[in-house]
Amino acid sequence: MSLKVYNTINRKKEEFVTIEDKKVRMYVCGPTVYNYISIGNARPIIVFSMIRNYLEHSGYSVDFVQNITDIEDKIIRKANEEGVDFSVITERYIKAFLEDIKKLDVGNFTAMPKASEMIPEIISIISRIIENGYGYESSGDVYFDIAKFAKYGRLSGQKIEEVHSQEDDNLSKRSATDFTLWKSAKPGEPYWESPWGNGRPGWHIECSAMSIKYLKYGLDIHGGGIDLIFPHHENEIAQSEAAFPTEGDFVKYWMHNGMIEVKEEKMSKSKGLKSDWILRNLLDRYSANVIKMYMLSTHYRSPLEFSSDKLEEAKKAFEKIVNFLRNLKFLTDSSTAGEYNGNADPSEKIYAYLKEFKSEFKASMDDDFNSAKAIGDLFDFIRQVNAIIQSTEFVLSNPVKESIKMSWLLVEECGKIFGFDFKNVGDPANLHRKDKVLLNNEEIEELIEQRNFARKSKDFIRSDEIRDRLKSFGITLDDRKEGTLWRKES
RNA sequence: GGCGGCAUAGCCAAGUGGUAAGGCAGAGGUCUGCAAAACCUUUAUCUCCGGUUCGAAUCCGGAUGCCGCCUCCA
Repeated sequence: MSLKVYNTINRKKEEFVTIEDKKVRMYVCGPTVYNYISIGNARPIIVFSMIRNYLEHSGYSVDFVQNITDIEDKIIRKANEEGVDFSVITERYIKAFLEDIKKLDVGNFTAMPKASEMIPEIISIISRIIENGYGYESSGDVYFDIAKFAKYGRLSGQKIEEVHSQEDDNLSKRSATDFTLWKSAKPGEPYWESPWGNGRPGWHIECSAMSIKYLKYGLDIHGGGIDLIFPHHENEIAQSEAAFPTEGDFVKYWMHNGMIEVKEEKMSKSKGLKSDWILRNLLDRYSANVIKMYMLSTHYRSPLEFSSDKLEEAKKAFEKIVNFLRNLKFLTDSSTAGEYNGNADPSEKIYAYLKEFKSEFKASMDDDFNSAKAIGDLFDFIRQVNAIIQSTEFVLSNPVKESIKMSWLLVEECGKIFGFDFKNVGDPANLHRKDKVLLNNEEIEELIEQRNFARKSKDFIRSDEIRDRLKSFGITLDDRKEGTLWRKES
């Protein structure tokens, strides 16, 4: 079975065939740095990271570029409000953005170009558009002449004559729907020199310039939020193909993630950010793993509601995986306790589940990156294996231990695609963020030993005392017959 | 006005022609000294109406409700 991808431009799932064999060049529109990024901005980053990871897992080598928009009207407005140079604003929020994605543990982009570092390329591409007859200069501004580009509207399905235009539109444009490629600077605004005078690039042109510079013309995948289809991506197609009219399609697969909504209200940075929607505030309360679980439990194209209930659910769901892995780890670390003498050894069953999960997971992910289904497959597998390793008849034999190791590796491999980090699962002290060391691991182990001694002596008052004491430090115990596991509570 | 999308259990969410995955919550049970973790059982005919089909949540038509874009929001 082969990978299928929903292509926005044709409104259907298509078989994924790369332009160059086994190589994917993908570009995703990044944030405009005039504020902290919201949970909404995090969705494309998480989603397209998952997509990149799965493509690599499937044997592709992937070049993944995301831009940073650091020239834009809202940045200038904010700089004026604060009475500082625009670079003060962009530096502040670029730094914050980089910290956020590091903490989220996503991205790992091949390149993250900034618009401000791309001016020569932008000027060059605008010049080509003008030379090819698709752009025109008018008193210091440069516009794209939509009427000249016959394919305009192909992506969004918009007809030019139906598109609403701004009320107080500039009369120097040939048509109200023509969009800006280069904007002349007003006094006090930042500017760069150009053949058309001092000014700055329009928003749409930077993505064309950056993707072509870093990935060459002709992308396999171009991604972004569904809200960017019109006009941003429509304009990108027009600009890029107008600049390189003989090079074929600008993009092969257009992919768009759904919006995150709050109580039927779209989460929009431009309408003001509530503190709950700011990613860095959420990262203080929820781990990167939990935020990814929340996002990827819904298909990437569906709208996703934001609520703390949903994050709490995701947290519990993620803990279920962690508990499972902790048990596997505990068992593989245990010395082998027994053997199945002639009875059916459950390792064969585990291998069968393993195989089934592997193929279900692949089928789900191959179907337009259906992470929600794939996570369901994972829980199916977890339940099947738990039923074995948690049953009273369970005996840890060497073959079982081996199959459990394989289970761990497979879950880790699949989790990696979603960006889950299980590194600390076997090390409970480091399981959660913001740990304060009140008891160290040795002291905890010592108390557990004392408790188990008390339990053996049927001194349950003493054993419960110890358990309560550990509980007061936020440590929960799980008794298995092979021994006692402990974990920190969230 | 134009373009597009969505409607599945108490909540969330897969499923796009063959008789409804999974998670959370609830109820009952098993295991446990008691817990915890876990497992088992249990909880839906898929917004409504009509059509196509041997057969539809799934295709077509219509209705209702909701949402996004058409303003340089991912």
